[in-house]
Amino acid sequence: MSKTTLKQLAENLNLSVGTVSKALKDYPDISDITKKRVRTLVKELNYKPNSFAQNLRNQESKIIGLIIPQVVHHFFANIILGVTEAAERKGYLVIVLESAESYETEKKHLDLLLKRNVDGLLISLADNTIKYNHIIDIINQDHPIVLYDKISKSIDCHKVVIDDKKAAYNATKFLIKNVGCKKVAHIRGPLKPQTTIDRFQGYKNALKEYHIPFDKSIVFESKDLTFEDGEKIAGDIIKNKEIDGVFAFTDLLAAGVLKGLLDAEVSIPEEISVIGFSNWLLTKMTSPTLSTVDQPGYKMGIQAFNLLYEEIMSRKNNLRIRHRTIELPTELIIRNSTK
Amino acid sequence: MSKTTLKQLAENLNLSVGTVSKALKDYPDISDITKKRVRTLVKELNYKPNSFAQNLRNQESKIIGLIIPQVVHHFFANIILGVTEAAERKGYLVIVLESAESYETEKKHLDLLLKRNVDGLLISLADNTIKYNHIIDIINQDHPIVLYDKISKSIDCHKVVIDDKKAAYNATKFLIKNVGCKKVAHIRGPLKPQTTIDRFQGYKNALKEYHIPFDKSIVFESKDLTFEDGEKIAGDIIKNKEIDGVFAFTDLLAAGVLKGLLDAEVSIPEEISVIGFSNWLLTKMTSPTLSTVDQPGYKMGIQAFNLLYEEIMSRKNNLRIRHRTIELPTELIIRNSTK
DNA sequence: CTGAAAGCGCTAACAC
DNA sequence: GTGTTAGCGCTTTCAG
Repeated sequence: MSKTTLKQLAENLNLSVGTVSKALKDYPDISDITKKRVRTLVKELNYKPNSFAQNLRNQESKIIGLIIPQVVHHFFANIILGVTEAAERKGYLVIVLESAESYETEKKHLDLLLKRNVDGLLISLADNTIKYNHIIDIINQDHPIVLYDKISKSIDCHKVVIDDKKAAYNATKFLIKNVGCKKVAHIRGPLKPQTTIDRFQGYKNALKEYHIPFDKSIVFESKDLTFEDGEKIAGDIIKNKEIDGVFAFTDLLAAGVLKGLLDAEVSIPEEISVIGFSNWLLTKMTSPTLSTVDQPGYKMGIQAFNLLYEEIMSRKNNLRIRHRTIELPTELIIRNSTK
Repeated sequence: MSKTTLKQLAENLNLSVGTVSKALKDYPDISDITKKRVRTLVKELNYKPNSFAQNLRNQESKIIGLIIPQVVHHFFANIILGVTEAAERKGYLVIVLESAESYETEKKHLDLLLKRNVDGLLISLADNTIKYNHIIDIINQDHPIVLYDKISKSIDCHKVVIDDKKAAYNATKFLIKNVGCKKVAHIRGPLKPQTTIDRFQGYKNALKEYHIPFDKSIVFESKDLTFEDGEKIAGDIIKNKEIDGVFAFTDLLAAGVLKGLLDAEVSIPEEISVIGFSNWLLTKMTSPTLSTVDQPGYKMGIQAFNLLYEEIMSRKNNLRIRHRTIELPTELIIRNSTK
């Protein structure tokens, strides 16, 4: 059951290796008869081109690398799906590596991927990545890169994001305008990442628009974005009796808040309305179900790959294209945690 | 910034390509001085071996394929993590592809992976895979394969599983013995997969041990294992006033049941105790929190890779080893959905 | 329309 | 100790 090679096909057909190769690639200068002979023998011997040889010859792996901050995460799992599906359509396979939100791991994994000659890289930055030289170096070495979701504005490449600012603005606005909240608290993520900054900004913008004074004391910071952190912060929220709405940076936090408030006998949404972010599966399972912002992971994955593909192709043709940033729309999903 | 090759190193040092190659591989017949010269130049020119050429020469990709039935699934996300980490330690990278529980997709994806000459395959069977020829063929073509989680007993290869029967037995036993349930219902998955069969069997075994007659009418079948399905089945459960315990095939179903029961004003765990399966993140977030069986995805991923590695190595040395099935222990996690 | 030949970059057996 | 050489299997240019 040893692998059949071009050479074997050639010998079988009394042709040269080159001719067989061209026949398979449907070159116009090969006769139809030859092409047919080749194709039937290919089926008969179940010939599969040796991808190693193709890779070496073409200097491309038809593999891309995908860096994910957290695999165990509904949103990112959907990213994986979107990317692999889009990639598959173009004949690419995907190697997924997790940075675990660590700058060091991110660097290490990018290096691993590059050593294997991936044709391009899809990266969402780790929360504690605050220098971008490692990324910029890779771009300067002429590797196609697309940033998605957690990006940095200071890196010049294609990007695909959601409009965090607007999404946060809409969520906060909903609490103020539709629910009628007078005092909306915000739970933000760690200081640095752009997403944290943008959602915080959106929150502030909504307050401003409705002439509600910004109150620093009701902006809570969660370091690790866990359910337990949410529960803990619920304790702080209760202390301020005026708070009647909470916009949390992510669903996990929001779910923790929900739990913490309920355990303290606060009724939701009657006393406090809560909105999360991401539309995880769990938002349908909390009691009450959680209002949230839908973050389209699957679509983002597809877009990210398509941009990368564009970049790969343009580099192949030695074109340099202007880099775009695609913003995907989000949707406010209203469930039972908001009045 | 063009890539440095062995040849360039050789020219720079007035050595032959072969010598440089051997120096890098630390062959004993190369002098220390030469090795040092080579190594310093390697650093200076930032030489990286061309993996394409290495692959072609060694006929190995140092990549393995991982087939996952559902990426958006806490357990399987942990599998990905475990596999990639273990693989990385041995210098392997991982390509993840989802079968989406479809036999056709599973076959297609295996084919894709094989075309790319992956060095081995880690497979969890799709729910609707009921013929195994595609897998057996691959094994006969001498490709290393390890099955994990959803396996088939009729395939001869290394496997890593949990003892579903025992886990289900323990969960049911807990409901009977510790909680004191008299009438425990079971929600099973689709008919075919081994996991469904085993968990159902474990449930029955526990009943038998405690001399509780098996009652077919309180075994409900969920086709798609969704939250919504669980909610629906809750409706059926309520109709039988005697039911005081539920053992569900998976957490998502159990969470749905919880919600359905609560919506119908059944108090949990006072009137009915519920146990799920898998220990998803969401089990900590339902109200009440959900008792469940912890399924160690991360560990299973590590074990699965290690078995595959063993298989790869033994084939390299033309050894044929006896295939083992590793059973990982599960743990009953008791939270607030059980009395 | 087909064949010959070079070469992608590396490894390892063999020669000196 | 080091160099030489023969591939690994494929693609593509050039010659005929």
